[in-house]
This record gives sequence, C-alpha cells and structure tokens, in this order.
Amino acid sequence: MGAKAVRTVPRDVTAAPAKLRDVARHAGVSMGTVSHVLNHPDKVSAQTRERVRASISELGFVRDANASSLAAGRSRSIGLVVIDLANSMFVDVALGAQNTARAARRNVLLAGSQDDFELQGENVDFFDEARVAGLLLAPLKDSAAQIRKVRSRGCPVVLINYDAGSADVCSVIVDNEQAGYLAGRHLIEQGCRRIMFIGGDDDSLQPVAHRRDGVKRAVREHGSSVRFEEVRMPDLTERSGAEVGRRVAARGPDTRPDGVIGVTDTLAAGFVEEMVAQDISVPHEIAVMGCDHNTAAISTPVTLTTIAMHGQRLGEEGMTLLLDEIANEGDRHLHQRIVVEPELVLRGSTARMPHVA
Amino acid sequence: MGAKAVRTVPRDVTAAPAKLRDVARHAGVSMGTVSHVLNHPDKVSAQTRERVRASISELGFVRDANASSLAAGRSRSIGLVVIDLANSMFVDVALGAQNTARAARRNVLLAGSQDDFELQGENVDFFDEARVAGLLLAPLKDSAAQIRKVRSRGCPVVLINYDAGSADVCSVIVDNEQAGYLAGRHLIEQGCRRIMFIGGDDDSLQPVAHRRDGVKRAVREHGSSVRFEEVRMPDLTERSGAEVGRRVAARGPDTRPDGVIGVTDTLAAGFVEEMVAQDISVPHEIAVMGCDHNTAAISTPVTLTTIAMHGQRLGEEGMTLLLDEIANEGDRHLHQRIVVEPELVLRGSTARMPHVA
DNA sequence: CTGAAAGCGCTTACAG
DNA sequence: CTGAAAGCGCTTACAG
Repeated sequence: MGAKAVRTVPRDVTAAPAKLRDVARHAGVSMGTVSHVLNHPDKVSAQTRERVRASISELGFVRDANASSLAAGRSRSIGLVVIDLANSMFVDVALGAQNTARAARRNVLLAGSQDDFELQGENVDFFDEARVAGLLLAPLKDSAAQIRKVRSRGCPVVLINYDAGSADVCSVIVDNEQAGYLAGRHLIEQGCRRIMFIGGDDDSLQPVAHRRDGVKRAVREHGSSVRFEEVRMPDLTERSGAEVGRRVAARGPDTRPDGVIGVTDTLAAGFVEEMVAQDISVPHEIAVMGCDHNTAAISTPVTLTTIAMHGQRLGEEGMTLLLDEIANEGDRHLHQRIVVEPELVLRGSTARMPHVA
Repeated sequence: MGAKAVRTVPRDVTAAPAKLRDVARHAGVSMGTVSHVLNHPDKVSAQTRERVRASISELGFVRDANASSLAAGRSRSIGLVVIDLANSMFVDVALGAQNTARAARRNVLLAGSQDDFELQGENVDFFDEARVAGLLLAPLKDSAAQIRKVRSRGCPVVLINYDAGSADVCSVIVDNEQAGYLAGRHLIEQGCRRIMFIGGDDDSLQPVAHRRDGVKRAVREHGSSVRFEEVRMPDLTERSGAEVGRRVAARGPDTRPDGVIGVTDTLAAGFVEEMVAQDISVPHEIAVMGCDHNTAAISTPVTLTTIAMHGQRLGEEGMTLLLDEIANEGDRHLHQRIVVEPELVLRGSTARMPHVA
C-alpha cells in the first residue's frame, strides 16, 4: 500500500487513565457537555454527541462512579440484601430484581446476610454509606431501626418476604400462612393423621410463625381426627432436622407422626436423611415435606415435596415498587403490599397415594 | 426526681443528615481529626477518639463512601464477579471470599453473570467505574481484554476457576482434568464399558474441555475394552440433558451407553429425569453422574453422584491472593497459580456395586 | 497529636 | 445547544 507509515500508536499503558477533562479537551468541548453526553445524551446535538463518544472510546475513558455519585448527591445503584444466598429462593429473588433493574438501566448491588442479623446490619450500613438510590431488603426479622436509619437519609426501602404490618413501607410478601395450609392439607389428603411441624424457637421469625398457623388451620379444618404436634428447634439447619429424626425414631412406631412438615426444606432434608439411616420408609411410614422450595436441599435420598415461593416474582415486584418510589420521591408514591401466592410442588417424599406416584 | 426537665430531644428526622464537618464542630476538633478517627484511629489520642465517636453516634453520622473513595483515590471494596449464582458452586465461592474479606475488614460487592459473557462485561465495567480496590473474577471464557482494561486503572485482578495460562496474573483453579478423570474412573470401576460424555460445543469453555480430557485419560488407562463417546450440546442446561436422554432412549439397549457423565450436574440431572420418564433404570441400566457438585440440581429422582469442586476454598484462596496483591501493589507481589483438587461424591445414580449402595 | 487547606473527578444550575 | 464555575463530602500531605 502507498499509505504513509502512520499507524495508531497503542496508548501507553502506564499513562494516567483519561479523565473527563481529558475527554473534553480531546473532543474540543466543555466538561459539562461531556457529562451531558454521559447522563442526558438527548440534550446534546447528534454531531457533538458522536464526537464526544469517539473521544471517550479512543481515550479509554471510564467515568469514576464515586465522583459521579458524590456530585449528583446519590448513587444510581440499588442495594439488595437477602437473608441467605445459600437458599436458592433468594438467588431467585436476586435474579428477578436484577432483571427488572437492568431493564431500567440500573445496577443492583447484592449482599447476602448468611442468616445472621448482625451481618444484615453490616450490609445495610454498607449500602447506607454508599448512598444507594434505594434498598430492597429481605430481613431476617423486625428491622425497623435499620430501616429508619437508611430512610432518614432519603433512601427508599422496600421489604421482601416480610410483612412490616405498617402502611408506611412497601412490601412484597409470600402468603406464608397459606403455604403452611397447603402443606398441612396435602399431608392430610395423603392420609396422614399425626402431623408434626418442625419449626424454630424464635417467634420473631415471621415466616416460621405464619407457616405454623397455616398448618394448624388445615388440621383444624379436618376436625378432631388429625393430631398436631410442634417441635421447636434452636436453628433451621439440616442438623436440627436430623436431630428431630433421631427423637422420632426413638419413639415406638405407633406414637410417631405419619406426616412431617419442616418449616424449611433444609430442615426437612435433614429429617429425611435420618429416616433413611434409621430404616424408616419415606413416604410410606412417614411422609415428609419442606416448605420453601430451596433447590439447594439436594442431599435427600428421595425428592422432597415442598411449597414453591416464586422468588423471582418477589424480586421483580419488589424492584418495580422500589423504582416507582425512587421516581416519585415521597409525593406521588403510594405504599403497597403485594402478596404472592405459594404453590404446592409434588415430589416423592409424600407420594403415598398411588395416583400421586 | 429532682433533676431538671432536660431530656435528650430526639433529632428531628427531617433535619439534614450530619456530615463530617458537623461532627468536627460538635466534637470541637478539625475535620482531619474526625477523618483520622474513622480511618486511622490509632493516630488519635484515646480521649479525642472517644469524644469524636460520641459525636458520631449522637449525630447519627454515616460517612459518605463515595466522597471517601473519591478523596482517597480508590474504594475499599472488592468486586467479585461469578459465572452464575444459580450454580451453588459459585455461591460457595462468594461465601469463602466474603468471609476472608470480612476478616480483613473489607467489603465485597457481588455480581453474577447468569452464564452470559455480555453481562459479565457489564459487571466488570461496573466495578471498574466504582474503582474497586481489586477484582475477583470467575470468567466464562478468555477475558483478557476485560482484565487488561481494569488493570490499566491500577486494579489488581485474580482469576477463579480459569487458567489464563500466563504468569502475569494470579489464579485459583480446580483441576478440571482430574475431575473428569475421577468421574471416568469411577464409572469404569462401577463396571461401565460404554461411556458417554455430554459436553458443550464451545471449546472456549475451558472447564468443559479439561473435564473431557480427564475422562478420556481414564478410558485410555483402562485399555481398549472401554468405549468412549462424546455428545456436544449447544448449551449446558437441564433441557439439553433431557434432549440427549431422548436420543439415547431411541437407540436399542445394546448400543446405548451404560455410563453417562454430564459435564455439569444440571446436564446430568436433565438426563436422569428423561431416563425415569423413559423407564430406563438409573443406575442399573445406565449409571449417570454430574461433574460440578451443584446442589441446585435438586430435581433428580435419584441422588446424583458428582465431583465436588470446593467452591468455598476457591473463594478463600482467591481473596487471600487478591488482598496480598492489593497490599503489595505490584512490587513485592508474586503471581501465583493455586490448584485445588476435586473430590468424588458418591450418591445413588452410579451405585451399581453392592458395596457402594 | 492536631488543624488549615488543597484537591479528588465529577454534576448541575446558571447564564449565554 | 454549549461553557464557566461552584460545589458535592471527604482524605491527605503539610506544617505546627
């Protein structure tokens, strides 16, 4: 080729990264214009916009989000704090929230609390410091203090999977009472007459209390022929489920329950494993089910019947509510309480009736 | 009580949030001193420190992390981008990374890429804009361009579950070849002689290629009596696994494989479900196993033998390497490549030999 | 150990 | 549509 030996020299990697002022200089415009191209491209003429964009990519400019948020007074990101990422329900929540946020060109910052209220507090504080545009919170238990603090800084909060019981905050919840009811009714329909509910000993854990109430309603509805029994464990782990399993096995076959509901799948999974270890047949001697559709509860030797919570739906609805509240800062926003219905998921661990197999 | 009616008036909630300058004024010190209390408490006398802390909590001051990061030139947070949070292996990675970071008083920002290379790019860009102190990246495939960009801004990167093959970056990887080998050897030991490997059609997915190589090594090692067959699917979903299942079922029993390895648990789970639907016994007619210990693969009617990847270990080691690189900015840091060995997890889907039951 | 001051890299009225 | 300038809330040498 006859072209002169002029070639694009690769930018020196050790050179200082380009800043907005460098872009402005390079494009021959003011910093304000570059900022507009970044934040309100429609307010800039097409020609200027393209010139600025060319400079941006040529210089490899990446805007400093910290400076941007500081100057704008608030970050564009949204914080999401969930109870525990090891519970797949909350991964679903994150997915749903993420997708909805992305459609609105917003980023979501994700944090899991590992079932630890103190860690939850740290996560909320962190997002508070980051001055997120909004906070989606799936709390372990009553978190009024944490919420008030964040809100006083002008950050809207939407609750997920927790009913604050007050009208001054949006929430998206699962009907946990109904979840318990579905579980109880299903076992009764499978012929169980001695129902055991494995819950926790901390009544402030709202979903646990509600699910128990639902199971009781199903039992009551059936009349006096069904017995109800509740065991309260200090935590909701697989280990606790196995512990209950040992106690149940130690009883005579006639006094054992014939249907067991773990308030979480994890708990139910631990129970099932212990049954297998003790040579007690699931579902024939004892039908077992979980109650939160945690796909992480894999290790059961039989597949676990459970109640699906539609986590993704929760995340989507919550994010939609939050985005609305952010857009309408206080005034035109009406706090809502959205209830998502749970659903029975049939699997092997309760399949006593031939037609269910 | 004879005390005067002086009581602590609750701070007006509508008042402007306290800033560092307010704290300084309230405590009667300069802003620099407040900043020191926050960032280098040991450089301040105990008395001053406590006075400042009292003012901080009395005023409900929460430092603005954006301003802080801007002034300091870099955020204190660390970014973690994983391939997919729906794969529990990566939740484990996040857990491990989180715990290690927390011990070092660092926050980690978590993002999942949903198996989407474009989303991965967005996640990396986001952390780049946030000027994170370091980036832990579990990439889908070669991401040299993304990495170079971030690094040019002075942000150290450590790779997880991906072998960059170059000595200029730290990485923590699973020995995927060994994982494949363990899987292959296990099936052969279980008596399988016609092994099928279900993989993907994208050779740039490193773990897939390595696991296949490992399976082949096991087959080769056993001599010519074992047949090897590979199926390449466009994606690694449950649906693809079921599709392969249908094809296998359509063959005559004599030409079918008697041992199947899904390169992911998800793939294997889909295959198993299809076997059950087709009334082909797992493990007796066909033994099946997965290869990444994804606890999210719950829906299998028999529990799935798989290879554990020790995700938490990966996260911990990766974060440790990254923290070291951050602390020793370039000079005293030596790039390392840590290999974590995988491990066979026996379950029902390959239990053909009585002693394994 | 403490204080005064410059500066981090943007955004946003404001005026043209 | 574009530009000049003030300011966002901190941190960090620097001097005392």
